[in-house]
Amino acid sequence: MAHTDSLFGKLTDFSAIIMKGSPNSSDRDAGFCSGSEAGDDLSIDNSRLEPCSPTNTSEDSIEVKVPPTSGRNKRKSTEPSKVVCREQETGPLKKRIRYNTSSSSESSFRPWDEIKRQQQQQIHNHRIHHEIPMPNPAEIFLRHPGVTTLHLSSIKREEDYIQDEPLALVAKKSVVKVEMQSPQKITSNDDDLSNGFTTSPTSNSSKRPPQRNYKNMTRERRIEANARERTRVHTISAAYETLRKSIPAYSNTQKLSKLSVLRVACSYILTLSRMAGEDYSHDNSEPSIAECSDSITKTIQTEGKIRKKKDE
DNA sequence: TAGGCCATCTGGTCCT
DNA sequence: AGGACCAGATGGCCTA
Repeated sequence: MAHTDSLFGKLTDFSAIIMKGSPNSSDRDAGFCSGSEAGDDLSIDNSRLEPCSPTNTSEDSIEVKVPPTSGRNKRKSTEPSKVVCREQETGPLKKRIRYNTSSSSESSFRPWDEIKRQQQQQIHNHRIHHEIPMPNPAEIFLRHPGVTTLHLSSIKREEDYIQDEPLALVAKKSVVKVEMQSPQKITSNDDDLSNGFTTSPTSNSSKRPPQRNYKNMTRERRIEANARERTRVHTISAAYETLRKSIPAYSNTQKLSKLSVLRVACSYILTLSRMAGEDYSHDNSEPSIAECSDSITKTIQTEGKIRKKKDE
């Protein structure tokens, strides 16, 4: 217990050290110790560390209808888009929007908290309007709609529930692989590519076998796997967010990338270890606490980017 | 507008 | 066989 109290005191002192900043702290980050309330800086607010359940992280975007953009994206002009225009069915192309600080009380990118209810309502209304009886299992995890149009097929009728455009990318890659490995298999894939990976009209249209991709995986299983993958990645992102809130930063508005979070965390852990009389340095150099303080301050300065609040 | 960052999709691999 | 994990590809958003 005494050791714990001592460590806590050292932590308090360490916070004071960091709060003072380095002599050149104002060089790179003008927002250092400014632009936020007192206490935001470097204080590990446990109230912000409420667990972020993976099941609650399945929502990180909303669907917005936007007109087709013209070359805003750096790859849009040179590379084919996977998004197939289906305005007659669902309107213009859908794109992902980032839920940033201007629309969320949290400085970090945590859109799933606010958007989940809205998109659930959208899906619910869509089902009512189109008389869709059964939700697809993959829709349990409210998906990110921005990249492909998998979700469009997932809300179609059962009889149309065939692999149409979502695996176009797979088809391309399959062709490449087949060309390199076994050229005799090219023909079937070419057929799929020619009609947008829909069921070939020459195939037995009376009873359609489940469309399968390169890995002989059904579309339904692919969608479920995508949902699991999204959940997994969301869990990782939530863990990053928890870690980000557990490390010192200039303010809540400071945006740290995942890589920056890891770097600052490493520096922070090293500092704490030195305060506890341990040495977690990779080279066992036993740096002093002052050196650690400078190091972590420098790390934060290097990695930190003050995210400007648009509303201010 | 280029580049960074991130989310998503996808197929491959490994494990249970 | 199916799920977890991983890496590559892709595209959207944001900032300098």
